[in-house]
Amino acid sequence: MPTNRTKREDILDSALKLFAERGFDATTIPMIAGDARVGAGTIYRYFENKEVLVNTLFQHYVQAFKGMLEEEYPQESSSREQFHHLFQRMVQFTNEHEHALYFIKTHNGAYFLNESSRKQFSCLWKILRDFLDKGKERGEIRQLPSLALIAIIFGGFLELEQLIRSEELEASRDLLHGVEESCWDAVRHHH
Amino acid sequence: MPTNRTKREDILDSALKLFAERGFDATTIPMIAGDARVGAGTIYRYFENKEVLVNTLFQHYVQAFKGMLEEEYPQESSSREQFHHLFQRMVQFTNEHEHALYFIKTHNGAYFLNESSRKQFSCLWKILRDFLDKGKERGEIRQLPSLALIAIIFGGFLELEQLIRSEELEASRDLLHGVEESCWDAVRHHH
DNA sequence: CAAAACGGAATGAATGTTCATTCCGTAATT
DNA sequence: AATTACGGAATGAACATTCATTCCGTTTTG
Repeated sequence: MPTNRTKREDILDSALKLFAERGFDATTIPMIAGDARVGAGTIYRYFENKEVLVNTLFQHYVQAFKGMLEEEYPQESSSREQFHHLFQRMVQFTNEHEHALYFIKTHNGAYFLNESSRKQFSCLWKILRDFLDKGKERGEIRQLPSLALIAIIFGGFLELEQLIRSEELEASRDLLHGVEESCWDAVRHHH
Repeated sequence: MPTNRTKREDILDSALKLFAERGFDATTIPMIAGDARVGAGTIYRYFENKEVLVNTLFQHYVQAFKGMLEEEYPQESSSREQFHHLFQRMVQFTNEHEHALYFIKTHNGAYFLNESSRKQFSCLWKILRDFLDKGKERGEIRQLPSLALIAIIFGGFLELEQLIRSEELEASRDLLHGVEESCWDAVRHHH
């Protein structure tokens, strides 16, 4: 139980960045230590091993993202407004934690994730599935498996995030609004 | 120029599968050799090293995919028909080379890709960009950066492919048709 | 035509390197 | 002064790559 929380967070921040940029296997402990300006051994004071570190990170951000999506969720509004809420929160979350969503997505399903990480992740999917299922009942959302719709929204959004991070696109208000519109047209029911 | 092409292809097939499933860094040469039923040393008879192997694979499938998209491309048709062509070919390519698109996508931008691989990849993007740019001029495609639209189509499609491979979804005719419709609605211009 | 010699393909044990993890002397904190 | 935190060299395991050897189809020789 460290009295000084800073080192632990430095390590987590560096690990998040490196895992997102290079992937788990291509990121070495000495790399993380160097980036966090910490001795390699210090990492083992806070995390039992590399797998515990990556699972901690994964669960932390899945949890945080879930919280962000659920907070002030407009339970009673139309699917369009609910979609707007979810999309906005996705953007906000990305702004606050630059690499987090990309890290989650690229490391989801990986061999080193433990039971608990997998469970938490499927619980995140559930939020989106519930939104879509309810929208389909109301006839506001396209009749397609929710998993497929989530794939389209999330896949598209994360691909976009990558382009913005690599500075091939700029995250202007216009662009984000346009992408929201485009994703909404992908999932909504058309007459 | 080997007289027997089989071993080289066995190696390439195994490498594609393993790179797609586990990623470049988590895939070891002995793993590939084992899967291909070949001695580890044999791999070095055909490929100078692991990086050359992955670049060969990458370029091969980017090239093949490009060829598949361009063949019989309906240059004179409407954007809708052109989109249908591209989407169909994407599906067909995935059927013929189970892991290829996912491998390309997950390894694009990786640190071990050489200049030539990167060049080939951007040339693949160009095909899609030209289609979208022309469609925008005609007012049939949404006014959004082509890169962003490509991200939405490709991101969504590949996310979907993953779900199908992991058997969370079944690739029925209905599903593919629905997804095509959904992606088209994401990129087309709405009145 | 049989037998011996040849040569390239294939192998997997051996090599050197890189990594995750441990260990221990030093610095900071109480 | 004792306890805890830290750093980075040390360790052993796992890896990519190499290499001496085997294998096998073809060619040469007697």
